[in-house]
Order: sequence, then structure tokens, then C-alpha cells
Amino acid sequence: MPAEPSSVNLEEWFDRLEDSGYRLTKPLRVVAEVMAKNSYCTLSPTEVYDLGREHYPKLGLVTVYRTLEKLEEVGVIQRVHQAGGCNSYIAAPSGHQHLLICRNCGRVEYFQGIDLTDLVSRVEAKSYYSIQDHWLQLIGLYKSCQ
Amino acid sequence: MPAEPSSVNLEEWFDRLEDSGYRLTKPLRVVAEVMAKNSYCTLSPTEVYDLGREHYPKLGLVTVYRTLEKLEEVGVIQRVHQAGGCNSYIAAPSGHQHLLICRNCGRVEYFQGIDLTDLVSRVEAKSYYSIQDHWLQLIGLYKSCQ
DNA sequence: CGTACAATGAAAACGATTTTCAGTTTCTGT
DNA sequence: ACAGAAACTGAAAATCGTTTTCATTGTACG
Repeated sequence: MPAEPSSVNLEEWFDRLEDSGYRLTKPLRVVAEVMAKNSYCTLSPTEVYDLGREHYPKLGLVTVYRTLEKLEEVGVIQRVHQAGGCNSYIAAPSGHQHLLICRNCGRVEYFQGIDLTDLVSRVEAKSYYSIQDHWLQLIGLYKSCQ
Repeated sequence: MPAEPSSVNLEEWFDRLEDSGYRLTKPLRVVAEVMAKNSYCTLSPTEVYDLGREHYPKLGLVTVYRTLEKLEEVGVIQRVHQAGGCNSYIAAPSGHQHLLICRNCGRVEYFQGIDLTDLVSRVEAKSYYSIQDHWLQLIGLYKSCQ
């Protein structure tokens, strides 16, 4: 059931950004590439900044923040919530998948095949809430971290 | 399946804190009371600070941070992760329950009766991870926020 | 009751994120 | 191609939440 991190189609990311009216600039490309190449692990803005500067030293940290925001808005990356902090991002898998994260190294796998819609509507029927979203995440240790 | 927020037994909280070697001071009592009285909604450190000062104006924000840390450590409150930020806390329900949060007002219900252990061991068997924890949260709108 | 030490609050330090702003780059229409 | 409008950039400064420091206070234990 766990799946290899879906290899990212960078061109599709760029298409989505353009469709949303964003301009394809050099810094944006650099940040997107960093996120795409590291689609198997979580990265904080500072880590993205450092990796990006290896290819494009002029890159500014402010731009990294702004670009991550755009990438999240168009849905190609997603924020990851962990006990140690909630400022990391990772390439978003296609479709609705759930995260399996290593508490130690931040490595990620996805798993799918879990249908929670049934559960969700049961809970909804018995509560005063209209449920819009759900969030399932498994936390553990990757083999080399055990 | 959703349950009313378990009414909190403050004395039990104090017992747990003492058992862990913490001293029962006035500021700690104030912070604990705030969390206990608001067990149906999430509160940020600043909100706890403001509410606490209504009863005890000398209360310092630093103490709020330190006390929330203690309350979390002994397991009577838990941190809540939301899109808008991950710095809110709420009284922890007894046993393993899952959260249903209103995206708008922060109001919370719990639901239980979902056994994920089966799923977890299936995923574990097919991945390179040893799974230690899981995390399921439903996000929606409470009736008065719809 | 008195002592040891955890806990407190104010101020300062800190790190992460946001705002400001002047200059640059990208895209659009011609 | 090219000019102009608007989006985007990077550096510095401002801001926000959180942590550290430290002198003082309060609590629990003997």
C-alpha cells in the first residue's frame, strides 16, 4: 500500500502556476526545482533557501517564503505538521493520499487505499458540524533511523 | 459517535502534576483552570494569558508558556494543529480520541470508535517504517459558523 | 519553622516570518 | 521585436511569537 514518492512533473507545476496568473521567473523556477527534486522529504523555508542558493546564489529568503506560498496555493506542495514544528513543506502527491513521516529524518512515504468518506459522513450525521476536510498522518521511524 | 467534551476533573490534573514533581503554585492553578473551563475550544498562549489575567492580573506570559508545556507533558492538554497555525492547545480527552475542529471558531468535538490499528499494521508491514503514532483530525464548520 | 530549590515575572534575546521599498524582470498588446 | 504596465525580486527593517536570563518569590519537605 505505501507508494514511492510520485516523481514530479515540473512542467505541470509551471502550467498550474501560469494558469493561476503567476509569472515564471528564475527564482520561482529554482524554488520549484528544489521542491521537486526532494519530493521524498520535508523541507523548511531555510532549507529550501540553502539548497536553492547552490544553483542560484542571488536567491533571497523572502522570495522563498513567497514562492512556497504560491506553490501551496496552486496545490503542488503541501505543509507538513510535525511535533517539532509545522513549517516544513513537501511536494503534494496526486490525488488524496495520506502521509507517513519519519520523526527523525523527515523522510516521507505515502499510503492510500483508505477510504474515510464513510466514517466522515457517519460522524457528520451525528454532530453539529459540516465536515470539509480530513487529515490522517502516520508518524514513525524510517528503517535507517530505528 | 461524537462526544461532548469530557468535563474536566481539575483535581485529577493537579494530582498528575504533583506526581510528576511539579509544584502547585497560584499561576499554575490559574492557567490550568482556564484550560479546564474552556475544554470545548482551542486556545493560544496569548488567549490563555488574557483569560488568566482576568482572575490573576500578575500572571506573566512566560509563565503561561512554561505551564502549558507542563500540562502537555503530563498529558492533560494537547496541542492542536490547524491550517491557521499550530500554537493552540485544548484539554485532552481521556483515552485515544480524534478531533473534530471548527475551522472558523475553533470549537472542538471528539469522536472515537475508530480503530486504526489494523490499518496501521498493514501499512507498517509493507513499508520501511516502524509506526509509532497516528493522527486523525476532521476539519469543518460548527453549525453557527456555516 | 526554616531551608533548599522550583517557579515566577520583567526585560532582553532570539529566530522565524512579514512588510516596505526601490529597482528589475516578465508578460501583453502593438 | 518593443514599449509599457504590473508582477516579482532582494535587502533592510519591522514585527510577531517564543525562549533565555536573572534576581526575587513561593512551595514543599524535613
